[in-house]
Amino acid sequence: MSKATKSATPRERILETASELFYKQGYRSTGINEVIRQSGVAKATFYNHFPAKDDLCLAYLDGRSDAEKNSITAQVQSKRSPRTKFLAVMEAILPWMETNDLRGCEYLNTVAEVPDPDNPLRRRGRQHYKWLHGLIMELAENLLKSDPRRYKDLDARQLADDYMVALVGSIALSEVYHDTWPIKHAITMVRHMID
Amino acid sequence: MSKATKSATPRERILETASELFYKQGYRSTGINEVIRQSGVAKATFYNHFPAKDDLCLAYLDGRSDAEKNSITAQVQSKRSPRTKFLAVMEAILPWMETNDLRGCEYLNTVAEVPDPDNPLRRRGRQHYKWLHGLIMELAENLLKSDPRRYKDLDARQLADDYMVALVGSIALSEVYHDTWPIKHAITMVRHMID
DNA sequence: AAATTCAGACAGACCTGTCTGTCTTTATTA
DNA sequence: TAATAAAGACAGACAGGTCTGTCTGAATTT
Repeated sequence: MSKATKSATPRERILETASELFYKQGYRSTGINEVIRQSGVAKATFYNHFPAKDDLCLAYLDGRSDAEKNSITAQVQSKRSPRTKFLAVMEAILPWMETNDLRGCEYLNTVAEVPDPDNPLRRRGRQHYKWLHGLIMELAENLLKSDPRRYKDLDARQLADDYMVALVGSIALSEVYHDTWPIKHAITMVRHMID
Repeated sequence: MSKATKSATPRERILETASELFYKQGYRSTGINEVIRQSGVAKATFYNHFPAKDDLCLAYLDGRSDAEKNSITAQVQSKRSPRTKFLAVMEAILPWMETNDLRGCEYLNTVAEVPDPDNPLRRRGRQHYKWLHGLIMELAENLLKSDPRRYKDLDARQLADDYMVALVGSIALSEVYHDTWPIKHAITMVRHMID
């Protein structure tokens, strides 16, 4: 038992430990025994809460998805104008990536480890990205509506797609280079799209 | 033994089989025994050529890197104008991705399976991307030089960085969505950057 | 004759998941 | 409040399989 506090319920301790290990080391590289040892839980207890390792991974992905949704929506809501709201998503990536040791996106990483596109683990990734895409689309529409004359040459859907590509590209590249320049670059890219 | 022809040398058969399996299934998901069985080679022979599994993976990455470099440079050279040369790289991604069953980039996938950024396997990814970045930079410079007046507002470095982010983003997103729209979109994006 | 390849047994570690039996906590009832 | 019942958590052995890598000795190629 290392980090997960004794006070939390066993399930919480398992999930917290696994989330950290899966994210840092990868899913397949992390064994159940390691999760059990570090979370200070009995094996039977573990299998009582998670029938199989994949279920734990699903819970991990869902947990991170929820956390990120909350974090991003909070970031967006904290801004006033449609323009700053629009930029907020991309800007939130930089500190997020830095606190995550440039380990990239958990969904992109999981996709690489799970070849079958129909695997539930991969479906979660698609779901999450579709949510994000939807949010950006919404923010783009609001932005264009806020000043139709100025943005008359822009298309919300096009803009949102550009945004997504830049966002994901910068995350993946930052992981490859192990450097934040792609994200910083993508921020100016997105700003450039609308200015 | 399935695909790799009997005529090729054992080393070639091993490498060919492994390249396919590593790419399709992932590195960690593919066992040495599977490679040996499918390439029709004795275990001792395998370890005679590759002292460890990681060495095989390095050879796999190097092989694919060389093949891609050749393919991309050929694509670029087949074009006439600086503009079409510049666009050629991005355009080459679409058929490449389609023939690869939308399994994405081998380097991005390997990065996800290898947490340590200093691992040689990850260094290869950086190397390959740096080469690609350099090529695009060169093509961008040639493009800008070809018509300085028209492109006076563009910066080659900025352009190349944009290009890279769009390229990698579209590859990663295509794998996630298991759909080619992000690549098609990125092609128009890149075209938009210079038109 | 020398080098390579063959087939496959083997070692030792690690993997997921099951099972047993004890202990602790919580809920229910007298 | 006190006794009891039920549920969950505990430690860890164990099964059955897979993993990488080593080794032997015979067959084949050069």
